[in-house]
Amino acid sequence: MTVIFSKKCEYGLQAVLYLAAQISREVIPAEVIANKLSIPKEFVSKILQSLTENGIVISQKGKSGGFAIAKDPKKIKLIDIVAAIDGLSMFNNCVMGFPNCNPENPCPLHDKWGELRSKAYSMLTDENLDNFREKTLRKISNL
Amino acid sequence: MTVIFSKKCEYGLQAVLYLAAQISREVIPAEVIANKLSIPKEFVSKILQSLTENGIVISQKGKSGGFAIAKDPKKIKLIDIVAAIDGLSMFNNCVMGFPNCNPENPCPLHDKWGELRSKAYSMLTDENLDNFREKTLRKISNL
DNA sequence: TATAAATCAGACCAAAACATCCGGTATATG
DNA sequence: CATATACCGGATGTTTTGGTCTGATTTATA
Repeated sequence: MTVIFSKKCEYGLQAVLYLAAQISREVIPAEVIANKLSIPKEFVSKILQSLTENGIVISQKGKSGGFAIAKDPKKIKLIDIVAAIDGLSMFNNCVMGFPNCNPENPCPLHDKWGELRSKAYSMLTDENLDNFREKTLRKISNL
Repeated sequence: MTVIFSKKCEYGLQAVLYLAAQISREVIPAEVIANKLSIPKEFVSKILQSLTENGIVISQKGKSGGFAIAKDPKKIKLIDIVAAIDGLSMFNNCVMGFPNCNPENPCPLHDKWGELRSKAYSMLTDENLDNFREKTLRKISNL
């Protein structure tokens, strides 16, 4: 079972965080990213490819090509990556899978989960990728 | 993507909540439960079968057989069902999938997620199934 | 005691998630 | 301009999850 994000999304978050933490904006090949994060190269490559369509990363083809963050990390939030990969349905669906879970027709956990869910949302929206730079570098250097 | 629980677990939670909310302790056939909750009969049947092994529900075979809650709903918590079906790994794993995510080597979301996760845990442990009776009945009557 | 209605075990099937492979194309660099 | 190296698109393979089916067994009850 996944915690809350799919593996694809987890890898996407890791990879984008990694790219956003770089000092230089030079592209990095998928293979280097994959090795650094110990995740399958082909897979992370596909994920980053799809993120180019969302304007989160850019890619450069050909020799010494690779991926880089597309814009100022101050302007990207974790929720952007989650939205691009897993979508935002987890912020709308009932935690127990009941249909039509809403304030008029709540499941037994509706209120408590609603509160946690909105805090989870804040966790992904309150800070931008630049705010995570230090922590990302520290984590990555210990992988 | 799942919210946090697998479909199996979601259905298990719904079914057990339903059984625990009954006034009588008489067994209810899987088909009735499935119809009431609009979930596949064969599937919920399998899930309840597996929960008999954990002592959460009991089953009666043969004509007019079915499933019922195994013990006093005051003595069962939602976490028991989650633990029996999905396990508790989501309470130990990194939300972004980083390896060795711990206070010495935290991911960028470690602290925030840790807090949310422990609140999610409380949500599943603070109350027993009897506490959810009213809410369950109200929800189920509107399905 | 025959029958109908249920669980149970295990095989089976389908779909989604996870992951790899290949052939094409772009491009930096020698 | 040749070559090596990278992304890209699409097909393919694998594993896990979600769901169904069948046949055996159990058991209440007519």
